[in-house]
Amino acid sequence: MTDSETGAVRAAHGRARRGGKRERLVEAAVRVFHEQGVEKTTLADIARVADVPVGNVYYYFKTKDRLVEAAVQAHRDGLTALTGRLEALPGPADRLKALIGGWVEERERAARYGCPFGTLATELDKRDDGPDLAAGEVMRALIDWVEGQFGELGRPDARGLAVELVAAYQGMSVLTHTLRDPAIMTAQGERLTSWIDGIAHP
Amino acid sequence: MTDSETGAVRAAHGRARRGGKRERLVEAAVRVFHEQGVEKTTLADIARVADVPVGNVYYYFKTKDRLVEAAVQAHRDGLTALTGRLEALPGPADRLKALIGGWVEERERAARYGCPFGTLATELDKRDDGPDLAAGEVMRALIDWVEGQFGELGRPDARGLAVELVAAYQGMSVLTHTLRDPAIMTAQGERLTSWIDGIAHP
DNA sequence: GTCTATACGCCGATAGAC
DNA sequence: GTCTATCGGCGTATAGAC
Repeated sequence: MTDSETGAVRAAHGRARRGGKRERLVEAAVRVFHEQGVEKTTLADIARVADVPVGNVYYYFKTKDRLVEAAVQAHRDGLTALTGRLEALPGPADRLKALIGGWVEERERAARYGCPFGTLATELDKRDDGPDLAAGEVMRALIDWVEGQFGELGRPDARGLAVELVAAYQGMSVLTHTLRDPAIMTAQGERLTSWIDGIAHP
Repeated sequence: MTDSETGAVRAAHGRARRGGKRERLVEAAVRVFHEQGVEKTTLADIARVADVPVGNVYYYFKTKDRLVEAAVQAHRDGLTALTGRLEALPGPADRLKALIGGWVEERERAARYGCPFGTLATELDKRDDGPDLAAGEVMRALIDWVEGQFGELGRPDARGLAVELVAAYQGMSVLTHTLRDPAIMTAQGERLTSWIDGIAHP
């Protein structure tokens, strides 16, 4: 971990409090990477949004790559938090429909910038691949969780259905983004919700 | 048009033959943009692949943006050529299944670099948007053509089905790429083929 | 720990010889 | 039309004062 430790872990270690510049930098990185893409984003952009002097960034992250890793880790943490909240819902079908509902709610941002994680993963996969596997692992974690829900619904083909659902989300995000039309997200979201209903109540 | 004229049009005008450096530059741009992404790609990269001296690039394209436009136009031309070939097939269902089959055939490259056009469109949408609408228009042209096929199949919801099919392709490309697993493309391609069969022979 | 000033390299673009 | 040499700007990263 080192640079990509979560805030919780570092707080437990008792260092780097005071304003939480590190946290602000990571939040800014996630946001600006989403809006501008990784390659177009300069460290100055991130520093400005985080309200941290440019040169000071290097105290927290030795290179731009470390900031990218931290951003990926933040997405991983966000996914864990999301699925944690969804687990509180009574049944797997409701959880999946809530997941889809959350995607649709973000349709305006999706129309502007695409899926926050999908666009990042796509871009990182074209970098001088090092530990970009991390992006793949986050995507895999999402599919794994969805697979678990389909499994609870008693479907033996849970993996295939999970890939189908996540792919549908990524695909409708790409079209929503490329055509700049949030209505695509709404329409396809409704289709997926009906599809879940059809699987849950056959 | 100007810089983004097609080869055919320029040939009719009778200029820029001799080795077709312009064509080589566009081909190289399409390929390198796909493999590295637009932002990471330098004009030197493209010139090297096209076997053209770096400085000479500017005789054919005044700026890097013009090369990007030409690459988008090349995708547009490729799409026209593809649908033209598919039109030769007897029925709309066969045409759609051939379209899907072509996507699956490219699964190895998709696992490495993603969908050649989807990744480009996603990246361009985050640029200082100018005439990036062009990317959206190519995507729209694909959906339009697919819609026409579903229309021939007598489906009143042809548009929605077309969006669903293209989104499915974009989504399975993202997952295939991010997880670096061409098998996803194969499995989802078979699912889509069965889906077309179900629509064509209800 | 925090911040400023600056080194260094790379890339897009231009000037101009041939 | 073709190519070389080079400029100017920007972005990453570092040195070092406070």
